[in-house]
Amino acid sequence: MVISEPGAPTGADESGDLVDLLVQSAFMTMAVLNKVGADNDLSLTQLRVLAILRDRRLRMTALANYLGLEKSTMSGLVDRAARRGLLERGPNADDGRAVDVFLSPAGVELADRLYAHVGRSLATMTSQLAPTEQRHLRTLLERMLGPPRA
Amino acid sequence: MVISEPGAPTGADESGDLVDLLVQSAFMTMAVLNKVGADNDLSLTQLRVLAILRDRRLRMTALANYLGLEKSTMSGLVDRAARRGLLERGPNADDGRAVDVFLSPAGVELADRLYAHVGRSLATMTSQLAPTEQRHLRTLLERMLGPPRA
DNA sequence: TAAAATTAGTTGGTACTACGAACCGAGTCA
DNA sequence: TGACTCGGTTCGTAGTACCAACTAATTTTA
Repeated sequence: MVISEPGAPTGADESGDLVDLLVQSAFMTMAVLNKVGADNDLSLTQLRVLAILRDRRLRMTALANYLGLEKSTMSGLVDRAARRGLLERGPNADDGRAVDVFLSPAGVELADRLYAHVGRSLATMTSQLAPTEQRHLRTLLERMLGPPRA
Repeated sequence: MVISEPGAPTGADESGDLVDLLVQSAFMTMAVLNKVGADNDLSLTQLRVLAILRDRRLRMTALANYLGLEKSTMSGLVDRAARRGLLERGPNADDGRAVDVFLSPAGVELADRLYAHVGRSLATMTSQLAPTEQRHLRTLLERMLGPPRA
């Protein structure tokens, strides 16, 4: 079920239940991110671009890989963001073909604001849990997401 | 940080950390759903439509509300899915203006297949955890997502 | 080292997502 | 009945994302 969020008596599955909850929390999280983006006239993807470049300078292809998108898609994405003065293109020191992308001062400022905004918005979800539970959840998510570590 | 997934030394935040993990798991989950959709020539939204209609017959507006989209967006979405024979429009018994949407047999068949597919794909994430931990995570997510319940 | 192959990005074309505004037809209410 | 509201569709626009074709720079290789 799910992928649908509300209603629908979620029965008492066994293993499928966790998957459902995962999907549900993903949609809820994405809805929040989407909202934050929309409030600032940014698509989810553009939000991600800003987040990724917050502490990095990357070439187009690297950025596309992070996002799992085609380079041609990146061109347009970067075009539009650059037109808005959020980021800039620059030459890459090592490779004459490559194009580096990095945030403009305005972009940095916005990215910081967004980051805080997202934190506050998602806190309404996490604050449903007691501090102990939060720590617990963190541990479990860490384990689930980061097996390559070690 | 995050919204960026890999790399980036995730420091040792306190409260922000959980938010980051939540976002990270959301992106990972969405990537899986996206992939499943793409494998079947469906956008994420279309996937959701199928999932929602799996056990329901809804009018356009209700469907739009579930998805958080405009009615005009729904029209196009339903058009395309109907053109592919996945769902059908029908009259609503109670209101002559309303249009009901429901899955065609082919749609039901596909939806079932997708559901199983999603389950299998996401199991690679959840299986990182021991059964006890999975149960634990389920409990925590339930609490985080469903406070309105009682 | 010159030609061939590869790689980085851009451009152009297409399909889809999503929105808002304008628009009909079916209900409601006065 | 006439005014109003509600449910959907249509239209126009902007953005996302893909693939294929293309240019320029780099690397291979012969």
